[in-house]
Amino acid sequence: MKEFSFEITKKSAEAPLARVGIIHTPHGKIETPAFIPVGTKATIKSVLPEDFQKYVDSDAVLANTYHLYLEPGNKIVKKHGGFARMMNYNGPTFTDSGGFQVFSLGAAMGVGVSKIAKREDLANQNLEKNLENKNKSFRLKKIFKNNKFFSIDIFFFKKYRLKNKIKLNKKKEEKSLVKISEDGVEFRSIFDGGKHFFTPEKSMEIQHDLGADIFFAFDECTSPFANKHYQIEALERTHRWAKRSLEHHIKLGESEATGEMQALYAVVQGGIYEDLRKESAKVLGEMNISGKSFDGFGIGGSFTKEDMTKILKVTNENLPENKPRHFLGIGEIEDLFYGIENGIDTFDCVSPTRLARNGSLYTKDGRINIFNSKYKNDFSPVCDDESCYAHRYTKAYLAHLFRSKEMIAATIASLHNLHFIVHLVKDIRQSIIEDRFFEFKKSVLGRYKN
RNA sequence: GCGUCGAUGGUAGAGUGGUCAAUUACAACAGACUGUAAAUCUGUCGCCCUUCGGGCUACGUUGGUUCAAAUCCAACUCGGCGCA
Repeated sequence: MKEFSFEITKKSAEAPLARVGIIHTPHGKIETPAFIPVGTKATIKSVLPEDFQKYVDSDAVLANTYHLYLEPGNKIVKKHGGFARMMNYNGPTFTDSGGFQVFSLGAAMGVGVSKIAKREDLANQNLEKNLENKNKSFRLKKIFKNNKFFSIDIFFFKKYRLKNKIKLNKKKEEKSLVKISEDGVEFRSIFDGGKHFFTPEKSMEIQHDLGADIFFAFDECTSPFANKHYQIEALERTHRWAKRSLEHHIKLGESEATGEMQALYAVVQGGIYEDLRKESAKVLGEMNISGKSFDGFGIGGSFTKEDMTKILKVTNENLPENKPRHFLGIGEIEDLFYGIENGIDTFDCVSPTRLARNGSLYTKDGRINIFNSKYKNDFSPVCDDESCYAHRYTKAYLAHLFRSKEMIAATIASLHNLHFIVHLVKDIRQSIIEDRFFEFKKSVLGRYKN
């Protein structure tokens, strides 16, 4: 039985941090850099595992701890022999720690901030939403209906309404579903509102039950708009949680679900602050409990596009070179280039599959929205690449499937987007091997608009 | 032929004197989506002017009542149903 290991087979002659390697796991190897598709609830949405293996040619899958814990429950997954077995997937697997949900169900709740934030949006967006809602509910209330003497002057009424709409009907703020404490995080279930408490130890136990080859220490993903004081506080907590995660992982030993030893990655945080990222990389890189250290590192957090590259650089310069680095939740075209250039080995991202389900498709010239009316009469193939499953269908057909809400629309689109991204990363890998990374980057990004 | 009910924006279908250019849903047209609360969400959706705002034309047709009509009245046209 093969154990986890990582070997670097080539260092880029062009970009100092970029490298090519192989991650060995009990369930096969991952040739890096690699894009890891996300199957949150032990399914890549809309895609059969067999089709995924046949048409996407991906080396691994990542599932989510929080979601599988709630549904169907980690014990059920464990009885299947781990989530990979359960979903009939026989390649290498990852599970996320649940740390991202601390952010997405907490600070990010109802604010419109995601992994990649836009500074200017935060302020404006809420105001606009508020105004709309207030206006709407005013109309619904019909508060002048019973006033007989009102009937005097519509013009006046309109003026009145416009003038006052801001003060009417306070928008209900969406409440955070999480509470963070030193010991862990209290989550309210997204399904039934029930309370659940996650600690680093609990996360380790759940992930041992889920049985992925690679899993992550429990962390706190912070909002990019949190101030530095909070970022420091959260970072130190994440470090303490990482230590507890490692300790508990050692104590638990091999996964009872699979009978195999899993690889634990720590998650580097620190927001947009280079000094914090550097510190985090060093602390976690050196963390050691009776001779055992982390097998690799995830880089987490939510940040603006501008901050991403510098964060990656400083982080990867300070992490142990001989261990794999995973960029959590990132995966747009240009981000993949920046990530790999700055030392990332693996990525996971929901973007290809979510975009696909919403009718957005990757092409070499940028994303297209298959719902646009021009595609009703476009008889060119969905994908030019003959190795892509979508090659055999016309855009007009796919447009029809989406418009008529046929389920297979999502399937074809997902297979296409996954194929596109997975193969792009494979091509980037090849470009490093052949020492033409920058040339390749320029040719792809020069053409790709978005 | 008589009686009766009905005719509303691309469709379905609210509204039955003044918050009506007209609720809502669907369709249409755009946009968003980065460790998945996402097969989701947002915007536009009569015409014209540069947004706020303003102007014009509109609820089968024509005429009327009224300060005010999709809404009340009359006739007509078309349609459903019932009776001959």
